Amino acid sequence: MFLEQSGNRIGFGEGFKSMTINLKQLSKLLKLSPTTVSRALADYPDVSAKTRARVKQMAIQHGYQPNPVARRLQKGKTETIGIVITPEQNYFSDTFFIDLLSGISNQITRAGYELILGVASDEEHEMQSMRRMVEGKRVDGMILTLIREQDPRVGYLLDRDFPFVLYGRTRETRPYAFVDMDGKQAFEKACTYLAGLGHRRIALLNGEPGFMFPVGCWEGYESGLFLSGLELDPDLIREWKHKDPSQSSYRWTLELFKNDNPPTAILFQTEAVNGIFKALDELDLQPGKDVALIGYDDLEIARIHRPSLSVLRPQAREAGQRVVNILLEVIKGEDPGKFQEIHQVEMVIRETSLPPS
Amino acid sequence: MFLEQSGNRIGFGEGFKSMTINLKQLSKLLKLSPTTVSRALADYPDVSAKTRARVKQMAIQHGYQPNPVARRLQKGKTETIGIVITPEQNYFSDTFFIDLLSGISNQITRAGYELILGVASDEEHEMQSMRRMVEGKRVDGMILTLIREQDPRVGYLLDRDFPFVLYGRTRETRPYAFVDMDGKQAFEKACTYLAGLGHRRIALLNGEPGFMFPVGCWEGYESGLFLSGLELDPDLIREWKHKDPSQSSYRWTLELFKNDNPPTAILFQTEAVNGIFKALDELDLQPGKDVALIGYDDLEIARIHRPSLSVLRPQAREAGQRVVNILLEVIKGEDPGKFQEIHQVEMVIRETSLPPS
DNA sequence: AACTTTTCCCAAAACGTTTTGGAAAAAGGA
DNA sequence: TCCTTTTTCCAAAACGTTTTGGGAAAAGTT
Repeated sequence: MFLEQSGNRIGFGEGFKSMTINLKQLSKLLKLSPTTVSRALADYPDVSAKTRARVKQMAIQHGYQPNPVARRLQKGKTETIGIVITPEQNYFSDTFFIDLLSGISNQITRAGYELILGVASDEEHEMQSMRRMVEGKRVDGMILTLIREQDPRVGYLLDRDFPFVLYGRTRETRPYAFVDMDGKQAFEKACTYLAGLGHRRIALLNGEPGFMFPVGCWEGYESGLFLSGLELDPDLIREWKHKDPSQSSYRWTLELFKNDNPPTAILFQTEAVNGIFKALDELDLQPGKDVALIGYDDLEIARIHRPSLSVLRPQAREAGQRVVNILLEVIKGEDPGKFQEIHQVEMVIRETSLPPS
Repeated sequence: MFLEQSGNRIGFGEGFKSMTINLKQLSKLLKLSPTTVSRALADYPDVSAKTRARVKQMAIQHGYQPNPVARRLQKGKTETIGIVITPEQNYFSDTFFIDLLSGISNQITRAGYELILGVASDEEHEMQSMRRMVEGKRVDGMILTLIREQDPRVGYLLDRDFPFVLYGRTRETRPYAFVDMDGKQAFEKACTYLAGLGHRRIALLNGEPGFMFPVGCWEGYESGLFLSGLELDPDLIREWKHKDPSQSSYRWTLELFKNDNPPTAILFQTEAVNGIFKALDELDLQPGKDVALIGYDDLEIARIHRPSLSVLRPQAREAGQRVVNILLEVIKGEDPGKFQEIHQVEMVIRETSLPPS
């Protein structure tokens, strides 16, 4: 009767479990009910300041932490949010996605939540992994990245009214929460900047359609040309393939310069930079000197390369934090339609954005 | 009495929760006890074949899935394993780590477990993130990567007898489980291969000490030289910095060629390849033709580059799967010391490993 | 002194499983 | 037929929290 709980004293070394104390044991130590201890720790007003202090001190002393699994069961929440990444898409290749993930992870930790990760090899497994999380009641909300123009994941989640936030946007009429970078504004800014330097032949080497992001890039490019009084020449627009950014951008860059009136500047996503550098090298054109370059995303190579690459730099970390904060609101029951953020993108001028020679 | 449970019928659309059925409701539908339903689904022998079939059919029909949180509480396991990544270290930069993560994730899913991810900015936060997982009872086991020669994480986990598996090795006398690539064998193989081609001046551009991996690379290099009857010349050995692989490898490559008797071949980790290419370019040396190159890790750039880079290719996906399978055994209580695997690394000969000119 | 209010605490229920320890019914053995 | 064994099921307990719904004691109020 008196010693029914085994692991009452700490440090008796019968394996890992004995190092941990639970609520019942702690309350016995304090000669209080579990109820009171729980409420004291949660700062409920119906426990006196004195006992609250006593409880907290004892809890710290014994390193008590409520068992998250038990709390989740009682609260009916998993305190977990899910994300599925697809390494096949080359998104993962550099600092940008890691920055996003870093912002997400830190904010989730701060909220006392967990981040569970799925790695899917393709679109089908991506959906499957998400369904497992959602239908298996393993998460309270989902974060989606690498959004496609038509994205079945969004419809799926909307249909069952499950909380989620997009990093990006999609074509969907029902309201949903998202955080996106203003790709349009970014490319417009880069385009007018180059035009302001005197460039008249500005090419766009865009990501392939299907994903949402290149749409914005295209709009910004078009708008930038218009604002600068330049004609849009279809010969100056090409698309590289996600499956193979380096090779395809290499080929399309060579294409661009077969033009009678070749470009003096190129806008592109930095992912494609290796192919572009390679093609220019082969054509004996110096990046920055003979051809101005501005990439979207500040990857390591952009800083390392000589000449260093001028870029459009999205604040991925901050975006990741916003995504999480919004998702937590949506989980609380807030209307997702209220949370639609488009973040500005800054331009970093380095060495590849000189006037035409 | 009769209709005490609200969400008895499915599809009544009062939000997400109503779409889900739990054990009690399912057992009521079947006019069986929850006990029997639970045992039927778990294939216990003490339920008749007929009712087992009936239960399973009904479970499928209603999409019943046991609530994982409840199961975890009852079983006293989190069914979750943790990993902490540190993007500052450049490990993340390309396909290798993603392959590892992919193998880990898939195997974890297959076991019905979850993978929770921490992203830490430095060594201190790395430890902090791990402690949160371990002391917060959020995981049953940990996976560690990017292992240092002296790694406090290993001591921490051993001290409290908490299950873990290393991808890599460390200096630690107590037995622990690990999966590692045979860096020594790999570099030895590459070294003897180059020597076999006639190279007599083979340089090593190694990762910096502190981490465990470069130690093996060095041993393999040394052993390879010895087996080939070549002298070890300290002037041919340099170390680049993890903080800044491209810049430092660039500088050290230039150094190597200031030698009176410069190398005709270089061994290195592929992470450092950009700096090497850049330096060779500047020195007007053609990779492959004037200097043979073999890198460790088959990153995208290795395949893309012309000439394509000969590499040592670790099977990261397979290693990831092994790590998980071993960790599950250790969690079950198996002796970690039994699981110490060193995987062979294959050599992929491409265009940068020709005989000296 | 006799109420009312406030302060402080707690027993019991609940979250949704799995496991324990039977017990009733059916089958087998003599 | 009576006893034993096997088959098939289930009630209750347990996992570790938080929440619900009081209740006793202390403090105010008149």
